[in-house]
Amino acid sequence: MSTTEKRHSDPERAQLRRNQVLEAAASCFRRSGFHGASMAEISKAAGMSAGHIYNYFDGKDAIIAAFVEQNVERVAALMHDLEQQDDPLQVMLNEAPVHLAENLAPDFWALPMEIWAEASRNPKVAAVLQDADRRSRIQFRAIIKAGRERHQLPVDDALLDGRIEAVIAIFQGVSVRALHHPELDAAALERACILALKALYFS
Amino acid sequence: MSTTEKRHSDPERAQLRRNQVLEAAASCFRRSGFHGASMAEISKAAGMSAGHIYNYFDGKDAIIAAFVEQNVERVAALMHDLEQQDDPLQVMLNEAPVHLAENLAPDFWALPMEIWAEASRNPKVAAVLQDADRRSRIQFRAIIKAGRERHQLPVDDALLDGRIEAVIAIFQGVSVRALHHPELDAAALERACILALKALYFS
Amino acid sequence: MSTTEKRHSDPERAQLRRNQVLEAAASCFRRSGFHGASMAEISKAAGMSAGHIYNYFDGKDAIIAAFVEQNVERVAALMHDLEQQDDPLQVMLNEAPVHLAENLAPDFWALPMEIWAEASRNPKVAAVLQDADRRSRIQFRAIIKAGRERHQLPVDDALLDGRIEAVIAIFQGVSVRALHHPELDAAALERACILALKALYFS
Amino acid sequence: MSTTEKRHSDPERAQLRRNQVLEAAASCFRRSGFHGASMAEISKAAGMSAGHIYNYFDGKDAIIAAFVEQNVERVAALMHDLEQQDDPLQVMLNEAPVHLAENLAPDFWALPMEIWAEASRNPKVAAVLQDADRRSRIQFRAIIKAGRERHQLPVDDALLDGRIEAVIAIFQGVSVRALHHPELDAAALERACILALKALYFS
DNA sequence: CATGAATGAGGATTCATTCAT
DNA sequence: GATGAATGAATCCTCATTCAT
Repeated sequence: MSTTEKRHSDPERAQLRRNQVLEAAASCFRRSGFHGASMAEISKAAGMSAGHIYNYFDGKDAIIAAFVEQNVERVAALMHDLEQQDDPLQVMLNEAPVHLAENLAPDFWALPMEIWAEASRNPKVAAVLQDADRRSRIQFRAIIKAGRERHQLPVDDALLDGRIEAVIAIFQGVSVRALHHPELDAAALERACILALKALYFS
Repeated sequence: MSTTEKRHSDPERAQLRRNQVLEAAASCFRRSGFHGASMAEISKAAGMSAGHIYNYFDGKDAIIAAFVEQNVERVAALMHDLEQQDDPLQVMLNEAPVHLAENLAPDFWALPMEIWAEASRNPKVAAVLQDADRRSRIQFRAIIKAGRERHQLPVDDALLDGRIEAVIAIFQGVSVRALHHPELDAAALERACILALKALYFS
Repeated sequence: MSTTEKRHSDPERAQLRRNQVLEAAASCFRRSGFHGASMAEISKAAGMSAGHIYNYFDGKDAIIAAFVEQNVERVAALMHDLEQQDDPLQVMLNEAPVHLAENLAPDFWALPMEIWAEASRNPKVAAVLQDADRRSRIQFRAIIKAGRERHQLPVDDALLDGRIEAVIAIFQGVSVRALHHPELDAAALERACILALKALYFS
Repeated sequence: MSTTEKRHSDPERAQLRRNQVLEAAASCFRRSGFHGASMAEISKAAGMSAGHIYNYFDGKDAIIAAFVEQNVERVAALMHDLEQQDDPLQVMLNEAPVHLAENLAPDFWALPMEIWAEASRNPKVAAVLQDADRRSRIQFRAIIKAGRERHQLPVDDALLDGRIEAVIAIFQGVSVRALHHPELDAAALERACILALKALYFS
């Protein structure tokens, strides 16, 4: 599951193709799952021969790895924005509703859920996932730390680690809730989560 | 997900055999996932020929479905215990560390994760899961309500619903964390979660 | 390339099936080569589904390994006969024409040649081949030694090893000659070989 | 095995390119075999795009054929040197150790072995091989004949033919031995072979 | 001349399922 | 009831070959 990308004479076009495949694969995986979606299905959705996909990805596993990587970049961008903020904790609290809503949308979590299941039994996928998570945590940690220092709150290591894990658990857990309870009262959940987040950020 | 069972001359023995298969399937599914586990693997674990399994189940899908059904009912049963407590909120808080530790163990979440992924794409499995969740929520709701009344805290419907979802989200989210970060500081996470749970239970 | 055979409830039938596959594979390999022959081709020739072959062999490599093993057994049987002889060197010389004629027949060497080429680049096949050869050499060595002792000829280790290799080289080389020169004068070659073998056995 | 070459505006440059490909193919074939070597591998080794190779060769088979042709001609050329010697038999005996050592080296026989296997199933390759062998035999025959006349030994046709075949069989067989027994005692084998060669040359 | 993106047929292998015994 | 031999469709992946540029 190396993330080394193959050499192409026209890297721009290649990146386009890669995205074409990723987009197609995303929809196939969402619909049929990682194992249920065949390369043929994906290739048809991507408008490209099955064999050609292997010019862009080492195999099916590499596609899922690319998803994880894509996600880590999305998160990194979010984090980067937060780093610029004056009072990041407050900003995070303000933006929580948006992210909670996001995490409630099936289109948002169907793919991650598939990846989680795969990671729970495929060590390669687990490794990619864990590495990505590690990188995100590092960024998140810096933000939380800065935010808490600004509010003169304690920032010892274990405390920070615990808060980080709990905060992420809430967001990831919310997706699991959406799966189990599609009609849940999003507004009520939001209020409850903000209560919990407040406790985690500011105490 | 029809629960119509095949006719057998000795229904008792048949039920025994079915359970034998489901138990074997559990260990296989944990190890290899729903799709990674082959009928051959399951049949060997069940001490029964592959062909014979088809006398008890319509096919692999039927095994998965029956398995999920069995599993979620087990979870619902566990919840029932809490109803007996005097100050359930405090008990839940006291017992949180135990449950958190449980949710952190790979053996604990490997199967649920598999089920979640399956549910996210198999409507029948989703239905079973959601129905079981609904029943659990009802029980949980009564417990929380009683607990909060005992502490003279507000118990309006939306508030309760939000708290319930958030609490469960934390526990389920913790399992997701364990997958992403196997070496996480469990003690620190515990402290953070209890902070959040306190906020959710008692405010 | 383990030679462990899979468990079957009826080992006799299983052995029959294995031979059925080996026979079919032999003709396919001879005709199309190891890589040219597809499992589909072999399965059709064996009168058996492609998938079923995998109940008897671990894969294509295992089939070739089985050939080598088969050959080693054939050779072992020959050796065993020789061991019973009073003057094995003379018997070997007397029987040389028969074996030379054998080694000249395309049907005899087409498969070995295929195996040699495969071994020259596939370490697993090479290992099987070398192991089989080692076992045959051990038997052959004992025979030559006994034979030479009977004629009061020296039997130091290096000498024996050299003679053994040279003798086998002649027989295997004869097959290579048949490939390069199908119309060669077999009788003349026979006389020349016997001259050489005499020198190797009796001096 | 048509030797019709494609029309090129600059035939000289074209021939250069063809050789470039053949040279690259040599190393690939040695490493991976005729069928194991992919056009991609060859094209990379040749420093030329895969597609471009098709401007010089009709396909992979044509490369194999051209390669074999080139190779056997090289062998025939080597033989030419011997014709110049005064007492060729003695020279051959003196030089035998060198040639035996050569024939023992994997790098030496890997390609011939590949060619042999290909010839054993590809009639076109067999034809090239046999034709080259015929030419070599004619040269070799003249050498042996002259040598034997010099030593006043009989030179009747069948005798010569038999000796020639047996001698070559030994050398080619030695390569086969190296494949089967990589750790063989080369010195011991050498002594034995010389014994046999002596018998074949001088009696 | 030269490229390499793109194809698509064909490869080995796996596995849910059936059925004769 | 119970077996496991047998099937064959489906899967992922490779690779010779073509062709637009």
